[in-house]
Amino acid sequence: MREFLRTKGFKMTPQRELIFKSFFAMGKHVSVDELYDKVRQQDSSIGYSTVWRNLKLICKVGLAEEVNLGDGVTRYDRATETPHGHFYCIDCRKLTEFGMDNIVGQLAIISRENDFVPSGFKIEIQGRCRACRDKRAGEKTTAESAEAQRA
Amino acid sequence: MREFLRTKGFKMTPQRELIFKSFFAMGKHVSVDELYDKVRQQDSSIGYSTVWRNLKLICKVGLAEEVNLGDGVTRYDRATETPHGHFYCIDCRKLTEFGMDNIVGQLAIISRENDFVPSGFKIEIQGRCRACRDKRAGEKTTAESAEAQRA
DNA sequence: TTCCTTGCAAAACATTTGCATTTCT
DNA sequence: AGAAATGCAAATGTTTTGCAAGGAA
Repeated sequence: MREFLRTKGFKMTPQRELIFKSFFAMGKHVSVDELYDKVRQQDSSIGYSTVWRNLKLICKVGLAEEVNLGDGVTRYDRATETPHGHFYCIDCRKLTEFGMDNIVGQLAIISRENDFVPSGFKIEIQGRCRACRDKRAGEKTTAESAEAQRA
Repeated sequence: MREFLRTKGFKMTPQRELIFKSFFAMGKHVSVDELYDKVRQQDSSIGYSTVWRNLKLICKVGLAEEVNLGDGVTRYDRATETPHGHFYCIDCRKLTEFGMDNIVGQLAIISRENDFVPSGFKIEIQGRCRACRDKRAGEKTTAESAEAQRA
């Protein structure tokens, strides 16, 4: 890693190492705040901007990318081997991934047809996950009015 | 329109009328600021929050929806009859639409397979549009270094 | 030594909200 | 009258930046 960064013109530091390790250990869809909290548990002297800047750096060197769902928080998703889309639950706001190998081919075709050279694809399916559907089904009998508001 | 809103429990006002008309006249992917500027040209007494709230209202009644590309600005895209995805040019940041009727069926299947009940689909293809590709091709000879930075 | 990084504080931005007032129905 | 909408100012919440000090190469 240190070597990899050097080739890109960046240095390795203790903070950076901790941030990188934590990020890659945390799995997917990490927000700055979440990573900041995590990192703080091991080194409470690390500043927020350091975490933020390193998250940006991770993206810059191609190890992750930003995911934006429009809920005001930018998430960082480590780059994976396989392209994937996201299920975004409008209730619990959790992201779940799904493979989109089959679809990518078609998106490429569509791009070509439109004289657009694609560099990345994003697919987001909004809706409700099983857990939230069950939850709502249970609540409906007692709180039907709240339902109307949320919709 | 006035009638439509009443059925939903909202009133019509001069400001609202101007905002609605302007929005639908502006085409697609409008940001609050853009609409605010536009509206201001006709009535400089209209406040920013009024524009913002009405844009939210337009979404709430189902006439538009938010589009988020992760560049920090929320855009509002009027609801169209046909589902469409977006080409997002990483250079000029313009959005271009494409139909995705063919793909929606597959996304629905994928959702079902994953026990997810979809309410909406979003597809974003990042890349470069023809214009920006041509532009870069022309610049490359004189500014190859700048190229490296941007990437 | 040189350039990159860090931390803190503050700035910059976009989005929301509180509230008194005005305007629809 | 009663409910909703407006405008302004201020609060939020997040993302960014300036800068002096510290650390890696």
